[in-house]
Amino acid sequence: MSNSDSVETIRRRAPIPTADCALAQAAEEIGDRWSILILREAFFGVMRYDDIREDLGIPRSVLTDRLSKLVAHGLLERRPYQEAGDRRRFGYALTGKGRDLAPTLIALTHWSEAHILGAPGPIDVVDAASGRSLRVALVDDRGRVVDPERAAPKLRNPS
Amino acid sequence: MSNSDSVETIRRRAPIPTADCALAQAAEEIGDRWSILILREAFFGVMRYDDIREDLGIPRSVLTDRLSKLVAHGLLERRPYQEAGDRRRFGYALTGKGRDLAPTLIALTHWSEAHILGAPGPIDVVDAASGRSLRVALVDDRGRVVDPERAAPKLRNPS
DNA sequence: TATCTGAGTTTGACATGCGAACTTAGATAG
DNA sequence: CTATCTAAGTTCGCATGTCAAACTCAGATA
Repeated sequence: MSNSDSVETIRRRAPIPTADCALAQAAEEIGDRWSILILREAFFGVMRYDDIREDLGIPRSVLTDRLSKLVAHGLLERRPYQEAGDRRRFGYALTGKGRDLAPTLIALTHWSEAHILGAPGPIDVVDAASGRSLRVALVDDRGRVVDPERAAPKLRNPS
Repeated sequence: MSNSDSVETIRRRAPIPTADCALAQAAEEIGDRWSILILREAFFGVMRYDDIREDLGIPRSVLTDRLSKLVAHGLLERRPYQEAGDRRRFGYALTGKGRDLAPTLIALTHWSEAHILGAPGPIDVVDAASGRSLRVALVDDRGRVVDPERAAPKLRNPS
C-alpha cells in the first residue's frame, strides 16, 4: 500500500452475487426510465392514465405495461374513483411500498440538482409541519449525521 | 374534504414540466437496469471490463455502450492501470459525481431489503470510523431527523 | 513465429419501444 | 334509440435496442 497513488483496492469480484443483491432486485422493479417518471407523477398526485400520458409523453402501450408491472410489484394500486355525473373509472395511487421510495427519489433529485442541473431546481422538499427544508443524510444508530465519504460497505455475516 | 376516504388530491398535471425536472434528468443518466448495476460494481471497487462483465452477465456490446455513456456523463472515468509484467490497460473508477450517488443507492438498497428481500441483506453500510451502522434519513436544516411521511414537495419560486 | 489475455467490435436473430389508428363502455345529446 | 363524447386501454407495423457468439487487436510470454 505504499507505492500506488490514490487507486482504491482493485477487487476482482463483487462481494456478493447479483442474484442476492438488494440493489439488483430493486433495479428489476424500478430500474427503467419510465417507471421512475411514473412514480414521480404518483408522488405529485397525478393518478389518471391520460394525465400521466400527457405529462410524460409516454406511448399508451408502454404506459399500460409499466402501470401493470408497478401494480404487480405492489408499488401502485389500481383504485376506483368517480367524478360528478360520470361513470366510475380507475386511477393509480402509491401503496406504502411506493411511498417508502420517497427518500430514494429525494436523494436522487438532490444529486441531480447538484451534478446535472447545477442549481436548486423548482421543487423544495419541506417538513409539512415546520416548513423547514429537508435533505437526505446518512445517520448512525444514535441519530447523528455522518459524512457520506465515511460510509463503507461491510459484509454482515461473513460465516 | 368530508365525504371521501383517504384519497389524496387528484392533480391533473405535474407542477413542473418533465424537461425542468431534476429527477427526469437523472433518469436519463442512470435510469436503466445495467447502469445501476455497473455503478454497484464501481462502488465495490470492481473496475475492469471483464470482471464487471462476469459479475453481471452483461453482453459485451451493452457494457461497452453503458461504460462510455457513464464516462460521457462524468460518473466514471477511464483510467490506466498496470499489473506487474503486463501492459498498461484501462479500468473504470467513480468520479466525485459518481461517488455522490452513494446516499441514493444506499436508500434504494434499504428500500429493497425492507420491501423486496424482506430481510437485512448481506451488506451493511457502516461509518468507517466508528463502525456504527448507517441508514438514510431526512434531516431538517438543524440536523434533526424527520419522519419521511411528513415530507412534502413545495414549489420554490411560485413567481 | 505461435499463443495467450484483456478489451473491445461485428453480426444476425430476437425482443422491446414507438406513434397512430382502432376498440370498448358508460354518460349525455338529439 | 341512435349518435357522440371521453377515459382507458389494444393492436399494428416499423424502428431501435438487446442478446450470445464469433471475430479483432495489441502487447506480453513461450
